[in-house]
Amino acid sequence: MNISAASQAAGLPVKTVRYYADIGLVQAPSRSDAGYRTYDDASVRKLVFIRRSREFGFSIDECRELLSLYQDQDRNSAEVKRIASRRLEEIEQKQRELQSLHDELAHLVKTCRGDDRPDCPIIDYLG
Amino acid sequence: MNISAASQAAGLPVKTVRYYADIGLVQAPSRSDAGYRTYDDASVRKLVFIRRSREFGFSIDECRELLSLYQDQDRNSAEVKRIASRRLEEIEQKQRELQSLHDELAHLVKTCRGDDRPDCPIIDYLG
DNA sequence: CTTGACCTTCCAGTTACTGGAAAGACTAGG
DNA sequence: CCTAGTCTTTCCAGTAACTGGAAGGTCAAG
Repeated sequence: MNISAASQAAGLPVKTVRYYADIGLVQAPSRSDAGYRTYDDASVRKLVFIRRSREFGFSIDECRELLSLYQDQDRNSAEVKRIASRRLEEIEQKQRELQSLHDELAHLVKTCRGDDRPDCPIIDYLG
Repeated sequence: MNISAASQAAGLPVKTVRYYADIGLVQAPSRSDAGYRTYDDASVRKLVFIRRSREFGFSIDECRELLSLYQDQDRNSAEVKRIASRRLEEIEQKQRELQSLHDELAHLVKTCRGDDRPDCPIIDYLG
């Protein structure tokens, strides 16, 4: 499988697949005589795993941890749960921040007439 | 006022204040004989305006827009409202994404025993 | 044999700063 | 006047995670 087939199968851009090999996230695949990267199903599965982990907002370094646990037949689930729980807390923190941001901004937008006059509570508040 | 006094007054790191002048977000301040940047109250007010806008998640380019409206005595509030409303929609979009992410991950964390056994629903789900 | 799609490497750019080095300026104490 | 310490300057590099593009090699079809 050449890189574009693998990237299609994994649901990632070609550039990203190459990038993941460059930074050693997935080990560099073998090469054809012409120097083309050739991927197998196992590599694609790892790429999919990474894509899904990234979609969950795990950083590349967290993906690295998760991936090694994914490949480790003797892993214990405590490790994985720890990483995921930490991520969950980050999400909850972000949600709280976003909520107060939302409420404040929504209030400002609501009280702004939005006409052609120069007085604007949003600007007043920011300044 | 030297840069550190201005940065204190504005609540921004010195580096950031310098950076904002470099990228032309605030016009470059005048210099002392020795080449030190000297800030006045008006500059500090603009820096505060930017800091607060950034805290609201406006990008640097949006801050640029808002700042020019802030300085424009003839601005109409419709423009400002438009920018803020767009930002509000982005926040709401992000909130929805974060919510579904949260629910999915919370479910996984909940169903993971987190013991020393190798089977782990989080890994199963990601892989 | 040529065309076009695909592949390679390498370099630069993105966002919004942040860290650090080297060197000049200013202030207070002795 | 000297020195120590703090402040300031510029410039270069790094962060995270890619993305875009150029220059050039490869492959399959017609």
